Amino acid sequence: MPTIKDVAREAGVSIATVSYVLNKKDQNIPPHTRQQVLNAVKRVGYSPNINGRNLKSSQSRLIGYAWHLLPPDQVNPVLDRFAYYLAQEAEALGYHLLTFTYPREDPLPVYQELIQTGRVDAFVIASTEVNDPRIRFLLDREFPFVSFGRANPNWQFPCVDTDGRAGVREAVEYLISLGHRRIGMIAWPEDSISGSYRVEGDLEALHAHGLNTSEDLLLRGENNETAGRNAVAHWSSLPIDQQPTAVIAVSDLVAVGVMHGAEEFGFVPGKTLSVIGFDDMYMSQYLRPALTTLHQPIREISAEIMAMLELLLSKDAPSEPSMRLITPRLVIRETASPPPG
Amino acid sequence: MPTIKDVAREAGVSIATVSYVLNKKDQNIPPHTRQQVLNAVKRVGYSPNINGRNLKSSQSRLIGYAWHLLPPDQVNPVLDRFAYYLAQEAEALGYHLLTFTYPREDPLPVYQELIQTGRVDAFVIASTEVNDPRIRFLLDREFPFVSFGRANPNWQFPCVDTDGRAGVREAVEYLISLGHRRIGMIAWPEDSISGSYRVEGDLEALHAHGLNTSEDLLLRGENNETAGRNAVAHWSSLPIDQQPTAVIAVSDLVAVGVMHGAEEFGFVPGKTLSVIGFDDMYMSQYLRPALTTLHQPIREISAEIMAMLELLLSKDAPSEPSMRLITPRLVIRETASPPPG
DNA sequence: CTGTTAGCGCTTTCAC
DNA sequence: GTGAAAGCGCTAACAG
Repeated sequence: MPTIKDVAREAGVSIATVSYVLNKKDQNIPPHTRQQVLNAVKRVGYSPNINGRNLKSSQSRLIGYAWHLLPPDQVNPVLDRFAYYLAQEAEALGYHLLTFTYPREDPLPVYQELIQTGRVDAFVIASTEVNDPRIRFLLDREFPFVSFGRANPNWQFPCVDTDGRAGVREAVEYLISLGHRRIGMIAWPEDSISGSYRVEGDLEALHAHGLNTSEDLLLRGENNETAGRNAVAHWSSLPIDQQPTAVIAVSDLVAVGVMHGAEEFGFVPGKTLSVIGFDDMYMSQYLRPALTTLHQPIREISAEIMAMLELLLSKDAPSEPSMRLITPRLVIRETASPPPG
Repeated sequence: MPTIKDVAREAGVSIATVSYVLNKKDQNIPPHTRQQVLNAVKRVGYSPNINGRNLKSSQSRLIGYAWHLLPPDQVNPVLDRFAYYLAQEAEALGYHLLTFTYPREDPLPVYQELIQTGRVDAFVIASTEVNDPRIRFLLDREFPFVSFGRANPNWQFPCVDTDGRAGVREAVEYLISLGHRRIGMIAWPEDSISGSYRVEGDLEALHAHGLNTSEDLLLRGENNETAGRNAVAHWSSLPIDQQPTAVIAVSDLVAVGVMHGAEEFGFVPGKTLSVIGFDDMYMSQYLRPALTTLHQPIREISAEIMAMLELLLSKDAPSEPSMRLITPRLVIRETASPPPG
C-alpha cells in the first residue's frame, strides 16, 4: 500500500504538503501545487492509513456495540435491525461499528478491555436492565456512550428509548374505541424496565376511561410464546363475563402465543379475542391473521443515537445528557376488531 | 491511559524490557525483573494500546463483515445468528468483527476503502451470489477472506457452506420413508446458487427412488411467504392424483407460506400436506404445527470460517484454498407425517 | 506557501 | 539480561 511518502515523492513535494491538501486545512496551498498532489494521490492510488492517523490522534473511529444472544439461540428480532441501521448511521459519520459479545453474567471486563486498549471511542448500549452495571461502569469512567433503553431514572446519561408507555396507551385507546371494555395485558416480570413502562401505558388508558384494571387482567411471563398461551389458558378459566375481549401483549412473540392459545381454548384470534403486539417483528405481517402491533421505530432510534454520539465525541464540553423518547407507530392489521356481541 | 513508558518508569526498567515480558518472547528475562514489571503493569493499570501495536505491525486485528438488509427491512433469520457466532469466534482468536453495510448495487468501493485504509485484515463474505463480484475483487487483489457460500465452481477460494444438497436429499428420503410418492419442491429462482444445490438434492433423491420429477412438482419463487402460498394454489388446481402430498420448501419463510396456503386451499398442514422447511429460524418452533425443518449449522460454520481465516492470516504461504461443506440437521417436529389414505 | 521535525505507543534489532 | 534507538504512517507546530 502506498504511503504519504510515495505521494510526496511522486508529486515532488514534502509529506507535510500532502497532508495539508488532504486535510483541507486553512493552509493556503496554491491551486497548482494542490492539483499536483491530488494527481499524485490518484496515480499511486493512495488512501491515508487509518492506523497511522489513529495513533496520531489517539482515537479509533470505532463504536463498540455489544451483541446479545439470549438464552437458547434466541435473537431479538428488533435488535438485529437496530445493529444494521446503527452501522449505517455510523458510517455516514465516518465511524465503523465494532460488534462484540460478552458473557451475560460478567460484561464489565470486556468493556474494560475495549476501553483500555483504545479499541473504541465510544459505546452504544442496548438491552439495558435496571441499574445496568455497564452504564454505571461507563458513567464512573466518564467514557462516552449512548444507550438504547433506560436503566435508572436518577442517573444522568444520554439515552434514546421507545416510548412504550405512549405506545401502549395508544393501542389501548384504539381497542376502547373499537368497543372493548375488558382489556387484558401480558407483561414481562416486574423487574423489566421497558416492560414496566408498557404496563403504565396500559393502566393509564384504562383508568382514563374508568375501566377495570383488576389483577386478573394483568398477567406476567417471560418473553416467549408460552407466556401468551398460559395467559389465555388462565383467562379461559374465568367466568365468561370476566374474560377480556382484547389483549395487549408486551411483545410480538408473546402475541403469537396468545393467538395459539386463543385457538386452543376456543377463541377466534382477531375476532372473539383481539390481540395487539409490540415490536412489529418481521414475521408478524405473515401471521394468520396478520398481527396488529406497535412498530418499534428502530431506524429513527439508530439515527438519534448516532447523532447524540457525534455530539458527545465532537465537543469538548459535553452538554447536559439528554433523553429522547420515540413513540412507536400502531400498525393496524387483522388481529383487532370490535368485541363479539 | 498509561503507556508502556509509565510502566517502565514505575518498574525502573526500559520500555524494551516491558515489551519483552509482555510479549513473552524467548528473551531470557530473569524472574525477578519479570515480576517487577508485572507488578508495575498491575499498579498503573496498563494495557498495550492497540493502535500503537497495530501501526507497528501493520495490521488491524479486525475482520470485516458486511451486513445485508434485504429489501423491505427484511433480515435473514440465519445471518443474524451467524454474525453473533462469528464475532464470538473472532474474539477467541484475538480479533474483532467490524460490521459494515454497503449499497446493494455497488459493494466494491466499500470493500476497496476498507482495504486501502488498512481498516481490516480480512473479510468474511456472506450472502454470496453467482460470480459474486466481491469475491472476484478480493481474489484479484489477493486480499484474505473466507466466504460463507459458494460463488463459482471454477474459482479457487476458501469457502464454507451448508450442504444444501445433502440436507434436502435427507429430507426427501425421510418423506419417502414416511410413504410419500408425490413430493413437491418450492425453490428460488434459477440464478440462486444455494437454491440450485437444494434442488439437486431433491432431484437426486427422487430419481434414486424412481419417483416423479415432473415440472409441476418443482415450482420457483422469491424468498417470501407469497411464494409458498402461490405454489399451493397452483397444486390445488391440479387433478387430485397429481397433487403432491408433501413439499420441501427452500426456506422456512417459504414453508410458512405453504402452511398458510394449505389452510386456505383445504389441506391440513402436517396432515394432508406435509411440509419441510430449511433454516430452522427462531420462529419455526413456535408455528402451529411446529415446522419440521433442516437446521443450518450456523455455529459450526462460523467456527470453521474463523479457523480457516486464522490459517490464512498466520502462515505466509497460504495452502490450497479449501472448501468445507457442512450438512444441515433434520429437525423433526410436526409438519411431516405419512400421506393420507 | 512549504519543508523539517517531533512524536503518537509500540516492537524489535543491535549493542553492550 | 537489558537498554538505546529506529521506525511503522500520520498530523501539526514551527521555521523559514
